[in-house]
Amino acid sequence: MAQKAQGTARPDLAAMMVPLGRALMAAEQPILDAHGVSMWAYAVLLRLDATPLRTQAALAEAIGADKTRIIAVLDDLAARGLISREPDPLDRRVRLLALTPEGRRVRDAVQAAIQIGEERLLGRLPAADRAAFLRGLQALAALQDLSLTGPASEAGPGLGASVT
Amino acid sequence: MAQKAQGTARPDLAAMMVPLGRALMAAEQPILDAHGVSMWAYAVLLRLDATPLRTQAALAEAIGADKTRIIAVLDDLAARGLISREPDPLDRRVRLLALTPEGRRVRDAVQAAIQIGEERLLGRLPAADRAAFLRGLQALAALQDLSLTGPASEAGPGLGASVT
DNA sequence: GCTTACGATGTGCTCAAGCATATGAATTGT
DNA sequence: ACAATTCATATGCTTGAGCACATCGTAAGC
Repeated sequence: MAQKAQGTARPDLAAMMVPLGRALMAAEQPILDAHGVSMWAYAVLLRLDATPLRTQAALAEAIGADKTRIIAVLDDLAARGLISREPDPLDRRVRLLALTPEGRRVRDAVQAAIQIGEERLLGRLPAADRAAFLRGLQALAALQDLSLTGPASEAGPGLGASVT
Repeated sequence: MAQKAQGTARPDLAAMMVPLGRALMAAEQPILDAHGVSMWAYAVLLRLDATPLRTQAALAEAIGADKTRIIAVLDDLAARGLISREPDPLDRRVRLLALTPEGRRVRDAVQAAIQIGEERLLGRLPAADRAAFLRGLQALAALQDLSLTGPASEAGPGLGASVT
């Protein structure tokens, strides 16, 4: 049970994941700075790249941001032409959000720079582990319900070997 | 450099790692609450379990906490008999920090509960990927230098930021 | 037309974290 | 003995995040 004599001796996942995530984010900061985008702005660009969104509240929730604090970010991105934010003609309360070509260019540049660095980091892993590590990380990141105590969470899409 | 047009399209590591770490931490919270230890207190128990420490400042740095904010945590842990904090007879300025048997018991209980939950999470990964995922995670977490902009290339301050 | 509901936006409050400083006790070097 | 240093501790400042509420424009139902 509580004995850690067996093969289960390892740090808690969160104990490894959180500092690592923090360090990765800190490592990204210079790259983001160089392109003049904040972390939140980058999150917006990433999210809008995947699918245009119809409301800002939805965007805020999608990237885990506060809907009131995201406004300044959108103001800035729109002012710089990286995103478009036009009122929906069908419902002029909502702002249709989409990435502009310029925005996509910036997103691509930032992400390329980041991933080049990340590839170098990943290169320090054994080649055999590397792909599996990425698959595992993507699978866990895709999970919605990470409850450690409740009933076994049900499977969503993206588990198993389906991550290509 | 040309694009990696292959199947390397994946989210940034930090974009997966940070929310996942947050979710894991949130998932741990009920377990910690059930045992009456805060996240920082648990971090202290984990750290002291590995090696007793001679100064509180060293402990704070080891777990990435503020040395001034850790004091209340230590006060509480000591008051509950989970750690010992006696003045060093050789240098009465420093407090020798160590886990008590009781503290180890709590640590074991908490960690066991957490890891049982984590095992269930990890069980959702393909068995083949699982061990590799853990190896990779541990390897990356052990890295000191996660600079994305220029670790291999010597010198050149450039964008390299020191992460404390 | 009027009332109610909803989205975007602004504002203020609270909390936790990070940082700097000040103080007291104790050690070390001179 | 005295000065400088070190550790633990307390306190205050600042920032960013999260949250609640108020306002305004717009839409929909009555």
